[in-house]
Amino acid sequence: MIDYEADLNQEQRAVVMSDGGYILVIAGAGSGKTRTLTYRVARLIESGVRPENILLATFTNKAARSMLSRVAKLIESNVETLWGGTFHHIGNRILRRHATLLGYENNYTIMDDSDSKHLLKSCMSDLGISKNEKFPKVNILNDIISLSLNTGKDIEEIVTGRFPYFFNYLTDIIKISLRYRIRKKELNVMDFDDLLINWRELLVSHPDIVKSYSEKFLHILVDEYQDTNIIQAEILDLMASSHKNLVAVGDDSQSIYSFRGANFINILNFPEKHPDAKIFKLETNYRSTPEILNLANKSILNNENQFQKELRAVRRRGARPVFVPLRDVYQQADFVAQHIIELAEEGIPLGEIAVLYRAHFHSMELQMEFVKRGIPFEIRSGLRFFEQAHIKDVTSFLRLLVNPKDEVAWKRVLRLYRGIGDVTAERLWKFLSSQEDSLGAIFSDEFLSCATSKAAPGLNELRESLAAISRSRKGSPEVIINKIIDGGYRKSLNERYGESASRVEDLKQLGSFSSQYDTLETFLSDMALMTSMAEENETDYLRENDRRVVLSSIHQAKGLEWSVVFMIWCSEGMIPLARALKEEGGEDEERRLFYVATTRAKDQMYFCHTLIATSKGTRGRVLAPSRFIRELAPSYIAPEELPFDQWAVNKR
DNA sequence: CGCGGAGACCTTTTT
DNA sequence: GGTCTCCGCG
Repeated sequence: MIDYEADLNQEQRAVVMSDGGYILVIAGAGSGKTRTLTYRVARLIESGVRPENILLATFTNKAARSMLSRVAKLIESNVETLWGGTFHHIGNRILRRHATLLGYENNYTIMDDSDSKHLLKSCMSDLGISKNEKFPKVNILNDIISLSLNTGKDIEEIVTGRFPYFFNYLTDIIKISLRYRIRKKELNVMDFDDLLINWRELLVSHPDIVKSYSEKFLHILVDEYQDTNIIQAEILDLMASSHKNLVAVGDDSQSIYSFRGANFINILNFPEKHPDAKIFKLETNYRSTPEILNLANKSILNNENQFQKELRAVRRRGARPVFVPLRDVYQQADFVAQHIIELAEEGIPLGEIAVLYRAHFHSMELQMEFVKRGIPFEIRSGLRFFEQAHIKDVTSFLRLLVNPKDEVAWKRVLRLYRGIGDVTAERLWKFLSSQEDSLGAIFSDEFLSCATSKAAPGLNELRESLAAISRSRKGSPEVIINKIIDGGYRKSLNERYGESASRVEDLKQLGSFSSQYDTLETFLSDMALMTSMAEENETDYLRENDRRVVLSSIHQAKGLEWSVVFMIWCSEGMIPLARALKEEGGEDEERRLFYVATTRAKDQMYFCHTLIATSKGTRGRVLAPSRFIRELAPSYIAPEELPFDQWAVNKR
């Protein structure tokens, strides 16, 4: 039996013990919202609900896994049948069974962003839209289309609202988006957005399916509700339509994903939309010292449009947050590194220290300094493992095995071979796509005749490689990956990059990682929906406190905590990021980022401000401290440590 | 038509 | 550091 009295406070217990129905939990930072949700899941199971009847949507797959392992510990039984994961992850699990109802085949493959861009490019050339200097680049196109899908607004509204300077190209942009949509179906591929859009589509157009899922998942729980978008909110309402057992947990002050279509209006409107909803607040903060919490509270007060709440600290007084003016990034790197060494000498484990920043490239100098001084660190941002060229090359082979219509994968594979460039790859693909059995068609003479004799040796290599791979199609993903590496890919890596040992090492790791999967399909979908393999391996949440300093973007630090947090580059233009301010509501969202960063710290918080910009465009310019700091401080900040006590709240 | 070299350009945040 | 683009050569 779980001792709810002893383990939870009164606020948390109210949520955990509440009956079903619509429940909204407004939970402040560090208030134990994940813990509360975990206990609620445990209580449901303890009271007789079977794990397979519970659906748990979280922001990352990692969060779901760590919650589930905690639940399992609490109730001392396994909960593997419980469906937990991100919306995309769950959407994929559902769509795999019903894709044919939507004009897809169930073996569809999932494209990541860079694949989408390739496909968009090919749509542009299909339509004969030439690359004009001023025409939006593909990544902008991708953003426009994605935003339109995720907000439910049409392309015109998005372009006028957020990209008015592209208004002249509106008709072309719309044409491309339509073409793109058709092509995705033809190629039997879905991008990230499709996993949500199609999921909703499935539910809207098939009442019997809604009914069966809402009978299966009797309890639905959602974490980080403030970061859901309109589509996700609709999906939840549909899934819960018959029983209304929906628990939404979130903190409107921590909504930081609006660029992805997330809309904290969802959480603000929840009570209106569900008048019978019970609303709970978790306002006790267990994480931070009062000094840190007060600063965060005061900062977020500058935002309008939020739930009224004041987080109360229960911890004793601690060290005051420190403002550290520094000359430039090099002095900043030096300060942070030096200070971390001192903290370590005082006995603070490196795993309890984090450095947070607004954008990945803000950490470059720091990384170099850490390497120089031998400080072990871990980067939680930047290049994603699965998006690296060599990883994508190998997975492209796997993708076309699963879905031979996957044009993006085919072209990527074809171009790996000598003598095959864009033009030949296009011709070969045109031929393959016209054939019933694309995979078999590569062995026909016609296939060879699509290319010049220069490409013949390459095409033969491709044939051998694919023949070998196809033979082991039924084998484990690991076997296939090894076949690909040994079937000439290692050689081609060597030609391209010279010394490629570390890349081969990556691939071997990918192979051994894949061995836990039975089928290629599940392996591929998981890969598309994950950012690194590390998160999969550390199922034991207790292992998270590694002996390494964490460098992370603020976005990725969501939900985590450290004893000491350094926030670097707290200068105007960096946070708030100049570019982000141009968006509507940009300043408020940036302030929420500042709030998220601050509330990650348990004991000590350092705000580093660099006076002189060193980046390409603005080299040498003098930067003011971030407005988020200035609004908490007197008009002038002395160039030395300034304790928070001396700051006055400057209401504008 | 493919490929390599040279140089520009860049980097908001992510499933 | 990585990717994209342009250009001239074979």
